[in-house]
Amino acid sequence: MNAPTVYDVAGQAGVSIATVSRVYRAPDSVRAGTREKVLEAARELGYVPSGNARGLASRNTRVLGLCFPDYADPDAEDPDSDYGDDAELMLYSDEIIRGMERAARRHGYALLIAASLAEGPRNLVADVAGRVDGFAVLARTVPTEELEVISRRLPVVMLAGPREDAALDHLDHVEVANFDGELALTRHLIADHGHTRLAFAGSAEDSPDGEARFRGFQAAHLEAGLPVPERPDVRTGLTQAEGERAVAELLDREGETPHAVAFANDQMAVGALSELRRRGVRVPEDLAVVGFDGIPLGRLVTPALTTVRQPMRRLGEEAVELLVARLGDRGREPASKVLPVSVVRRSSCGCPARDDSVDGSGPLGDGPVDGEASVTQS
Amino acid sequence: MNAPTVYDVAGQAGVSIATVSRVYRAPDSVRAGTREKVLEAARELGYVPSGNARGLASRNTRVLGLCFPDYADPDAEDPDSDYGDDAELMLYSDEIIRGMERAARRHGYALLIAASLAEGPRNLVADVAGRVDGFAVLARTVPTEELEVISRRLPVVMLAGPREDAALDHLDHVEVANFDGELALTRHLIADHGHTRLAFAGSAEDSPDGEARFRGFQAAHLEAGLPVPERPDVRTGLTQAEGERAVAELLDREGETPHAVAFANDQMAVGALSELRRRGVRVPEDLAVVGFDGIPLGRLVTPALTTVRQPMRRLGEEAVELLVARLGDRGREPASKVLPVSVVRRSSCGCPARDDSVDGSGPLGDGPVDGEASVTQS
DNA sequence: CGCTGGGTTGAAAGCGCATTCATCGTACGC
DNA sequence: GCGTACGATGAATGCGCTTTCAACCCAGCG
Repeated sequence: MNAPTVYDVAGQAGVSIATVSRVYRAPDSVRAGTREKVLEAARELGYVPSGNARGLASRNTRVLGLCFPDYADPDAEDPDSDYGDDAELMLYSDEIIRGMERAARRHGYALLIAASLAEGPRNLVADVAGRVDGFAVLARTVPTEELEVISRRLPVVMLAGPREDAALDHLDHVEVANFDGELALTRHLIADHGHTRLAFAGSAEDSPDGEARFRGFQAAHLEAGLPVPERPDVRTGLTQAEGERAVAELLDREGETPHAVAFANDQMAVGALSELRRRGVRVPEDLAVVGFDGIPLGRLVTPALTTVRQPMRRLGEEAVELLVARLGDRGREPASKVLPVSVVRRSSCGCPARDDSVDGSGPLGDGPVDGEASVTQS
Repeated sequence: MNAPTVYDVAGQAGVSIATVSRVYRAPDSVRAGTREKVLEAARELGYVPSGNARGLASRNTRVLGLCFPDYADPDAEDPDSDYGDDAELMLYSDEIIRGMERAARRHGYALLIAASLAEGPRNLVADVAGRVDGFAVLARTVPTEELEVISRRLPVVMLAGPREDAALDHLDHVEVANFDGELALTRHLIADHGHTRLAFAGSAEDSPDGEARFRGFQAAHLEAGLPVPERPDVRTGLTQAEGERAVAELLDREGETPHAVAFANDQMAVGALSELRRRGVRVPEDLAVVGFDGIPLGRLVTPALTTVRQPMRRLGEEAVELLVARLGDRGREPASKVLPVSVVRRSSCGCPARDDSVDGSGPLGDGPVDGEASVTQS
């Protein structure tokens, strides 16, 4: 009653288990007649090769992994929430998953995914690590120390995190041009809209992405001859709720209020939009708002959010390429890819609103071309 | 230079491999002092337990799988396409993946995903099947015959496909209330908007979902005392491009043109919207259009698409529950869950347009509550 | 007609871990 | 103080498959 094994098939077909194995691993090395006998027996018995056994014997799994934090906004989990529908909008990690799955499949690998809650990642990662030939990790999903140990044994590529940690600089990295993207975005705010009093709503200091974006923000000031801010004007979490909080704090603060706010990501910016609306602050007239990420939700809100679009799917694809390359040559130099981003000008920064409706060419007026400027890391 | 194994750790810690194993599988059965020694050695060596070996020895993988077709609209793959951005919108399978991942994690499983192209699914499924303890399959992703063989050896749940195939009726199923959803939707068209000349744009006959929806369409006619259509007025593929084709065929056909068209899914309906716009046909004045699925894109188009929303994430969650349940009791009766759907009234059917902009409560006016009616399979 | 070599197939040795079963102490009970 | 039972640990076996290495078969050649 147990699942049939090579032995069963071999017995049934009147051959040795080696031959059964060959039928699956190297069909051409088995005579056609024999092969048919084996295949027939396998079909009859309902034989499915054990991935575990195969993996054990051949010392590889043909599976790639992805560990990502469970980013879901808790709000979005609540079906009664106003944000209910946002959950349907594709988030960061979904895109990466898609990209990795495609690329992995192309290379003959399957994809194992595991989101990690704040709680017990220790177990999670080791678990994943033990099952795959290599895997990608979204930055800060896994404690450095643990990654260090694991990466000694199998290829790991870090996603969306700069090579900051010395202990991890032997890892391959894929990231987007955070610095240049925010630089271009801020430059747009300054040069095209004439803003001089800008604020930056950042995330925790240990968010490499956020920090890089802030540096781009600084650089734009430097470039324009404006006083360079030393640090983000406010720091909060990366959710919509936190974005509301951030903008509230900014506005309630005494002193001059800014004329434009750059948020560390789109979710925060979207949250801020709600809060601003609630307060009667007009966007972009009273305050310009920009985000970063290019989540679909950004186009649905009013005003539509100006942002920087990241090629998230490509992030996943590149991760797989790096993994495969390293699997092929363990000794190669650590690689680091920086993917180009593009500024998406919509109305929240003061750019003219564009028609988001059906037109002659497609259902969406917001084509990928106009209003964008591609930017590559220098 | 090979990855360290239990033997290495055991040697380093001065214990037997059995003890090392116990430290990981049943920590409490090892004295605290010993445990620490082992853990220390493991850390030092960079030991990561081999999932393959563990799986082989314990006869289970703690991994659940998901096989789905690669639904992506080929158009969406073309970065120059007008649909470029649609790719960012969450598609059917992404939601299922999310749902399954969550539920699987809750039960201590990882998730292995594999999309299958039209080409070599044979290999794919066997590959997945050999690596997991059980898996879910989107209907029609895998040939019946193959599924039949595999499902004899491990739990398989069929997603979004009715239990039509006798060879597969021992499988657990999860589906949505296609019939009742389309019934409610069509009823809305007839009763609330007074339509009497409706058309149905269906998909291939072997699409169980599409057929069930059509039967709901028929039922609404029957209920209203209208002549019951024998078959869909047109059948095409499920993509946007095919939707354009379908509506074109419908309009070019001689005889009376319908006043409302129900499409088998949202993607087709969205495509139709483009074609109608191109032809100068006003929606909903000249022709009402409704879809099915509730994809986010449906809300972005103009006019916003009236549709039936499926709880796709729950589909994934329920699949895992069923899998886990069967893993716990192989002998249980085949279960079949039907998830409720809800009609989402937007403007493409003639319902008043609703404000999709920021309001006091959230960035989206299209809350999950108003304009919907929940429907459960009878 | 014996020999050689290529093409097939079989025997056997692991792969790294879980899991009995046996062993060894040792705390306890009488 | 001795037997007992229980807790902790080790030895050994096997999970199902891949992979040499060797054996074998037969065609072709000298």
